[in-house]
Amino acid sequence: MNHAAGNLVRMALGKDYVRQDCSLARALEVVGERWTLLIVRDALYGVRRFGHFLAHLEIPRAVLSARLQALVEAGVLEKRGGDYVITDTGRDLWPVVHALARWGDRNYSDQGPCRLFLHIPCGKRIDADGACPACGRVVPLEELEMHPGPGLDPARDDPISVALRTPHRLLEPIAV
Amino acid sequence: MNHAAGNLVRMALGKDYVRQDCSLARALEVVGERWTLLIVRDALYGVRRFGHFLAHLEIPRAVLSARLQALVEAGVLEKRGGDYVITDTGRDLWPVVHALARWGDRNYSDQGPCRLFLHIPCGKRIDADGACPACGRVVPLEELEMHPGPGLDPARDDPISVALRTPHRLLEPIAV
DNA sequence: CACTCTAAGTTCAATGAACGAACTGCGTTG
DNA sequence: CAACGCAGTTCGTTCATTGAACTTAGAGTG
Repeated sequence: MNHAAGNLVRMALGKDYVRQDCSLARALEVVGERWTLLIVRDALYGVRRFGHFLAHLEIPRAVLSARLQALVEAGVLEKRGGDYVITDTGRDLWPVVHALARWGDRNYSDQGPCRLFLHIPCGKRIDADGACPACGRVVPLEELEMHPGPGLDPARDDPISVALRTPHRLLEPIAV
Repeated sequence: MNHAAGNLVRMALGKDYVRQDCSLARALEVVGERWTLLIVRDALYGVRRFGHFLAHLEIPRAVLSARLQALVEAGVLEKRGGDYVITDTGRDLWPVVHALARWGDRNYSDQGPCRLFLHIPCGKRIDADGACPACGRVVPLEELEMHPGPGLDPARDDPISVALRTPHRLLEPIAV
């Protein structure tokens, strides 16, 4: 156990979820609130600054502030100077984020996936399980490169959306 | 695309999430609200009746009613008589539920996992990726048997919690 | 048929969270 | 010092959640 979920004061869902005899409930205490998983996703994509999350997610400032604090307290993010950097615990959420996004693709997207993830050594798209079809194994986050997919909305022209459309490694801080 | 997320009227998160150029946002429109993923989890465990969800989750009736309706509209559940049965789209969420629960186990649980999932033919616990260490492949939901784990709270004695403590296959309707 | 019991679902007032706009604090730059 | 941009707080409004009470529908019984 890396971090004490019980220490999270003022967690919205805490009181009710704690009763649930399942680790899923504990996980949802941390990443189950509105906006939280989208923040984690952006952090995995390399977003690190308050203003960048703000611009890209169009989230109210107060809520973003609260969520970032909660994620730092939970050990998912770490504050380094003015940057919010994802921790190992946070990186561990990649399979969840990826699986959920692929589920969204499969079931609720006309246009196909919004983003493609390539295994850098092999150049192949990873499959729904996060495995590379060429080398057969589940690919670690660091070996993935993100490319824009057909479902991506080209109309979004804020600097962060543009930066996230240019292919780059996951976790790599985005070029402003 | 199986189901039109756009048809979901009165979805709480819809208006804001739709803008997000990511399939994750679309997925969260469906399963991102409070309680929703716990309902899906229970449905995967074999819970089917309104009153059973109610007793096991200790969720307000009004919220449960709203969530079940939304999940039916989204094609995650299907209403068969008085039962809410998980669909193929819903079963597809198993990797997400499992990955998130394992993440909760690893990072926020003292006692170890609450539930163990065994690959029935092999009898081995599946790993964090959902693969069986014996046969090496990712195990389909239907071949999994759920057993209570060390982290499970033995104090919960409502009929559903008791039924979910006796080993049984996933998706198999629980014995009341 | 009336009577009752139960499970499913709605309504409602009170509470709490999210929202967006305005404001504060602060370190830089001109 | 003034002006600026970024980070974060405050605040009134709006919206969702909550728990309790209530309604509806169906099944079983005398």
